[in-house]
Amino acid sequence: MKKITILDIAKELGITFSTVARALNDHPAISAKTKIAVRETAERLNYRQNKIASSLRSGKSNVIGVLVPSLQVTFFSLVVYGIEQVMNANGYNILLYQSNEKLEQEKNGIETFLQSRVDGIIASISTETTEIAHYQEIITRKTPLLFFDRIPTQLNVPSVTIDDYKGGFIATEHLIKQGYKRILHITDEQDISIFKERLRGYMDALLHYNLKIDENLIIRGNFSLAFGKQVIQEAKASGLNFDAVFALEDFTAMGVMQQLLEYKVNIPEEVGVIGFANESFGSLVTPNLSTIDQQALTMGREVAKLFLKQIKDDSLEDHPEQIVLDPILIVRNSSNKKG
Amino acid sequence: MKKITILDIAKELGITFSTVARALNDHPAISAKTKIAVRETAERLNYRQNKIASSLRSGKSNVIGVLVPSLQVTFFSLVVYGIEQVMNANGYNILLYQSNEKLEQEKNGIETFLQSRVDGIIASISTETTEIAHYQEIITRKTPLLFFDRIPTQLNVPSVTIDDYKGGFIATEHLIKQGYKRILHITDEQDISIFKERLRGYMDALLHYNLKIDENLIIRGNFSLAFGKQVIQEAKASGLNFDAVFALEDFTAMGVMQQLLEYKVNIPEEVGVIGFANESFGSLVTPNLSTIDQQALTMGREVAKLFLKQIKDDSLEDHPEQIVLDPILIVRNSSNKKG
DNA sequence: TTGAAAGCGCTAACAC
DNA sequence: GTGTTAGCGCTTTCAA
Repeated sequence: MKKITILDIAKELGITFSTVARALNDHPAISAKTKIAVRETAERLNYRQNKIASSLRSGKSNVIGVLVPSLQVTFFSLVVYGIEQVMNANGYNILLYQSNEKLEQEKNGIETFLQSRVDGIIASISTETTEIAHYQEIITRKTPLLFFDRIPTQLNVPSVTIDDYKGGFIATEHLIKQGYKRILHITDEQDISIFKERLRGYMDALLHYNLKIDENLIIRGNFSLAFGKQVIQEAKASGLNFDAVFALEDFTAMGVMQQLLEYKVNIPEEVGVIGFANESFGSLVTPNLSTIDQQALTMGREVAKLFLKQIKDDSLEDHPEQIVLDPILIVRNSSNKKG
Repeated sequence: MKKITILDIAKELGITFSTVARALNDHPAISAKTKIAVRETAERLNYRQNKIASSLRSGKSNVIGVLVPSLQVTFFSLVVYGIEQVMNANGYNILLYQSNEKLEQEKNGIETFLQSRVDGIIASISTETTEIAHYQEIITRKTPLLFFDRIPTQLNVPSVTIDDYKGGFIATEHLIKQGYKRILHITDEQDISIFKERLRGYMDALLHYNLKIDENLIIRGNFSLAFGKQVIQEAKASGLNFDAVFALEDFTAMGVMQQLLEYKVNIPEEVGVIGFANESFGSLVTPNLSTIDQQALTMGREVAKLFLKQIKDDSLEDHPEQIVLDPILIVRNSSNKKG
């Protein structure tokens, strides 16, 4: 089957291919009659624009690169869901790349995006990412760049995040208001800004309510379910005194709950538990897990909208807008001592 | 900043741009010395290949379109995760499109893929999709097309699915072997092939183990958690006699469990429960939910591998390979009467 | 082993 | 309102 180009349509109608091109692009200078004839012929010949040729010539691909750590994480797949919906409705397509939390793959992704001449890049960095030269490169090439959730602190670019500090604060505040006094916090041992912020919120909430910060109650590790269990086991072994746990993630909180239940500790009467992320299982487990919602879907839509705003008005580039969404406290049974 | 092309590299070195192109593509006829010089210069000038130009000329984009109903559904995001991983490792990139279960958007997605001259399309159809003209068009244009999970029955193309019939059979068989005799099955009232298959598996398992099919035990509705609850409420109201439930989805099964627990019915002693899909919450709820795993990740990887196989050997196109994955029975507490 | 030259299908400046 | 023309940056055939 021969490939149909605008030249074929032009020959059919005895006009030139540039007229055809203009007609198809709804150029104002073309007569209605010609437009109709061209469209009818295009339809009949089963013509389909070649976006590659169009992109090469015009310098616009209408594709934006979206880089995420992993679609296995519900949060990221929801953000991508939101981004794709909005961008798609605005004539953009999504080139997807996963870093799998590897710096090397993240660099490859950026490289691919650059070679593919995407019209913009929306990214959330991997946990491994410390150097940011590959992002600097994007800026140098004047390709619009936005971050969401996990952002490199050294860069002054538009972003959408949630206020992790506030999330940490309201989670801790909630526990305090429920009457808990010795609140254990599990955080990540790596220097990841979102986790550091949650920790900072935790500490400020304690101070704000005149509780003192006890370094023994700050446990550094990772956010796996297994680590949550381990923390409780070790706390028991060492005789650590605590009456609530604020875990950096729901999975960690889940491990905490499982181990507490195994030790026949009553939740929330003896120990209160709150997680972070509002994973879908939280409302289904027993007891239900209190948590902080991160507004994944909103974040996806907002970052897409911010992108569209950015390219419409690039005078904004000197003052990159940094949207910070409010985390939402979700109180369920695991921390609801007062009922 | 001026854009660097192979012409710039050529000028730097006093050779022609076609030699540069060959050097960069590791053409065998180019001397090692030239290759090294070219690469060094490319690096120094910060050259980056323009994939758009390359695609236009070569007719290959190294992009494949992936069309899914919605990334909000964990199953699909896991499949995409698997596809992206494998394709990425093989030099392909993913153009992502969501149909949101709408036929119109599905058509738009296919149209975009065709215009973008993707090297292949991997799709899972929307629940609305009945006509398939838009897929016929892909085949006509000789663009490789593969389906996974939800496939149009009228088309003879490569696909990867799981055996839903077998899933229904082994779920039911498991309940029977645990000693349950009056097994209630919740299915969808719409004619969706995967659900019909699960129902067929359920019925055949009953027959195979000499239990008779009782139409009163087959409840038609939807797979929401709320419907699961409703079924148990109505069963109680009508005095329906049953000792196990096989629900078409985990969320439905969850509703069933919640309502049973509310009625103080012991799970699994009095009533056994099994779901379908292996949602992440299944292992975290109390009691743990038995289920059928759909191998989402494997499905993604397999469909990607099948795609690669297909394009390597297009003689296969006359006998499209249709891979059917085995569902996996996951026994947890909710159905484990015998321990 | 390298160079010359054509052209992929389109957009857009300029001409009439 | 439509035609002419020149590329976008690369791959690839043919020639030397």
